[in-house]
Amino acid sequence: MDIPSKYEPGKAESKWYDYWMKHGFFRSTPDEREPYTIVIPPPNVTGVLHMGHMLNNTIQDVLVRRARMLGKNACWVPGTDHASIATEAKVVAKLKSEGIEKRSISREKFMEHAWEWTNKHGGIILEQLKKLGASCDWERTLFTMDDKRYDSVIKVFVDLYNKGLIYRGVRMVNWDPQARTAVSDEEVYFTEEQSKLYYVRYKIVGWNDYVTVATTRPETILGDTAVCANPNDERYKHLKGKKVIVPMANREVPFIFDEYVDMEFGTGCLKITPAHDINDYEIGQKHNLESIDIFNEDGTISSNAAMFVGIDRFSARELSEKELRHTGNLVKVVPYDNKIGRSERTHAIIEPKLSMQWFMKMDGISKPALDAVMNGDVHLHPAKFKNLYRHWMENVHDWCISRQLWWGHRIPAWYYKGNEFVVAENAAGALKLAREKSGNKTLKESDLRQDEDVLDTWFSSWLWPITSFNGILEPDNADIKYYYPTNDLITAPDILFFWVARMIIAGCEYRGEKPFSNVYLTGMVRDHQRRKMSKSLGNSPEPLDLIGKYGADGVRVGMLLCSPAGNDLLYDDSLPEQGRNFANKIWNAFRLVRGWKVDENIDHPESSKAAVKWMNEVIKKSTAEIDANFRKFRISEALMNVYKLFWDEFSGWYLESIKPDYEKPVDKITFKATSGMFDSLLRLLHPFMPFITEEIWQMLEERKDGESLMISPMPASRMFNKEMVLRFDTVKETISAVRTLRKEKNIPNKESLILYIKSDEDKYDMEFLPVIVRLCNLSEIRFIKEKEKGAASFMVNTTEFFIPVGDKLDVEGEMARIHEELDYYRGFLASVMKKLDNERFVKNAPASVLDLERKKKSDADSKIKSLEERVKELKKK
RNA sequence: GGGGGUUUAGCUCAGCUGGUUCAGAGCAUCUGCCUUACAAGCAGAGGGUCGGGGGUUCGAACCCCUCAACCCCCA
Repeated sequence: MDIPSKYEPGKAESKWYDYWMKHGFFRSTPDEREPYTIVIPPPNVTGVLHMGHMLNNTIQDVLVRRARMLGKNACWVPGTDHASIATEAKVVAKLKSEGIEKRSISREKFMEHAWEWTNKHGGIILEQLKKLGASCDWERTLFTMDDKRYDSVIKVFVDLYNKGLIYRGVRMVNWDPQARTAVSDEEVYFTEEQSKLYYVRYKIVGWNDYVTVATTRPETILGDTAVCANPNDERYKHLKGKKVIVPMANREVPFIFDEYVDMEFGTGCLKITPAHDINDYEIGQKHNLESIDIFNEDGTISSNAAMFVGIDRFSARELSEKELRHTGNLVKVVPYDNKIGRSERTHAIIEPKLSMQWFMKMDGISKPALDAVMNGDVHLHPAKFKNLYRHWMENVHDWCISRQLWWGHRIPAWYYKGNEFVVAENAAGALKLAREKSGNKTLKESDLRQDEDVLDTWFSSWLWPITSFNGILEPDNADIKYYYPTNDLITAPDILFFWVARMIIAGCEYRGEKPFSNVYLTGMVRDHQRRKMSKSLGNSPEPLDLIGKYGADGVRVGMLLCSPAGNDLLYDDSLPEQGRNFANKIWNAFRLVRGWKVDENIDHPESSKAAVKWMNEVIKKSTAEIDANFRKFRISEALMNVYKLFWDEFSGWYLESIKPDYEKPVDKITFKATSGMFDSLLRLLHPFMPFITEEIWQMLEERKDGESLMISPMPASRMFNKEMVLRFDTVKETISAVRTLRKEKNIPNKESLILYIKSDEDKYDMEFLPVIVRLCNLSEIRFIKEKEKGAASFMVNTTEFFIPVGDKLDVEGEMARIHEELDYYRGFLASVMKKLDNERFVKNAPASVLDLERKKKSDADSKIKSLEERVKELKKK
């Protein structure tokens, strides 16, 4: 058979993915096996696959495939998130491009458009995941707004309301005037921007004098209800009890004192606008000040203001400047850099705004979730995030759960008279409650008005591990009982707080149990300059192009090799390249083995026999290391284990030891052993590189339809012969030394050599000697008692070796090398002796350490002795 | 301003309870090789004051103090 020397991933990938799907290998239903469950962090319906998803989902697939091969009933639940604000923004933009304003159409009509958008785009990202090899149970695909998930969210809201954990309240929120919604603190980003600091004078009532106030927002003067100074500020003490007149508004307001004011900043005098600044709001609360909200929802000036009504906030600022200058109240304007909050979604400048919102009380309900992480019931990987988690959970704020949007789970509150409302799962239930509460039996459904707002997106995703198995609506169904709690959650640390923590809270509240045992926090994918990958920077490669170029396996390996938990991954094309090269290495090893002819009649060579014995131990050793690394979620290290196992040990040492001469057949025992090893290696590799391993596994032997590597058992971790592995390390060193010597002396590989070993034959490791003979191309081996004169020499451990090289012996070079070694060992010996001569060391160090030092001393002594003798020998020449 | 984290080779990172010849790995670099599975490869080599300073200890990359730089979160 003619196999190309380069692996071509494209065809194999679609072929095997289809095969796996056809045979339902991804499907999971409850049975008697131990479950292994992961719920996907649902990507936004509007999103397309980006590098972060690639990393995150590769890790999930590795874990799921491995669990499956370890005999567990592995279930990876896929799904998407409705992402209310992001999706609504896209739908609004799309409508706008068609000349339709959101406000001009009904809620129902808008929802139709939004569903249309969702149905069109929602599946894209999941289809892309298939290209990566994701082994999700696609029959379980969910959406945070499908019927069951929607009803679950509503049910939970009602439940929490009835428990008294949800309330309405006026709060200062981050208002996005463009999206006309409140956004959470987490959705606001700050940028350093150039602005101006305006110094404005306020007349003091009854005196012919002024105080000067510095502000960056002169338009908010219209909402001022006090002016404030620090009580310790001597400059303003005389103003105690006085009133000042707010310019433009011509309103008399009190002059008050509060420690909050920074005496160093501006004039040390602060204007207070409780409706439009969070700090002012707090001062306002403290001093019982009036709040005057001067903005409309869209950021224009409201009728509460004395002027500029209907004008946009930024135009109003310019007009204010003019007006203040005109009336002589503007003292000066200086340039000023400050941090401006912007909406993550629309990038509009955030307006702090007093607003009626729905809140959830967090302090009591979050306690079990804090404990779950602190007592190790839920493990964070890496553990360093524990501190961060604790800090957040101990200082948790109430959660603002309402959003002024249409796309999402509509708040199930119905108003029947003014602000009088009831909370129920549906209108009929609400009507019943409203009649009871109002005492008005004649109320009709049409008298009820449902709250216009929807819930924060996280208010649905915090239930995800439960709702994935319908555990809210049917708390005792077979799926939830079997799959919950899930095992591992793979996500990014930036949503540790608003997603992971809340899921733990929900899990404790609604299942009485954590939602998962392990949280693996991946890093961010950045470019090699550490910049976040983003569309706007144009520094992110297109994931599907990468898969096309390097193969899905290559990309998976590339992503994983460089990303220990919690550390950012600095993407570079060299990563998938390394993965692709590895795939090619595997491919070529397969080509070699596949190309052999087996001859039943030839003997099993001693060298192969020894190599097989050794390689089997190495596989066991690596398997144990891989297991240990997976247990600790050191996935990149586990991959490195298998990478080196295949490349260095199997390809570099084992295959080289056993491969027959060109066009010669291989013996049956060696062939069988090698095929068996190849099979084991493919199993170990499969979770990382599902496609190429399946492709090769299917060709390694005759397979029946329905057989697959992905459902074959993983090699079990067993005891391995450590001593044999160490002995072979010595063999490797010996071979390397001969290779180095050949190189130094320019002796080609084809030319065979004679090797003298200064050792008793019965003390030397004879088992692996045939491997040395083979890999070094030796024609003869002799055990000698004395040093061989006139030959090149080297030392491995404490054994000396000699190779006659005729006139190629370079006495000076040899001498220099030996002296270098002597220097090293003498220095080493000195450092050992320093310890051994130290009485306190001998007295205090444990016996094992002491023995070790003594061993070091005797080894160094004998090495030095040999080297010194060798020097003498060479001098004689 | 408060909290958390990081600092080890050119880059990205390991380094467990302080003790093996402990200063490591991968990549990159350099030097040989188109050797018959693989040049997407093979055989070798170089490269670090473990951020600085101080301390504890027989012994410190690891523990303590201090200084510095960088990153993240919250306000």
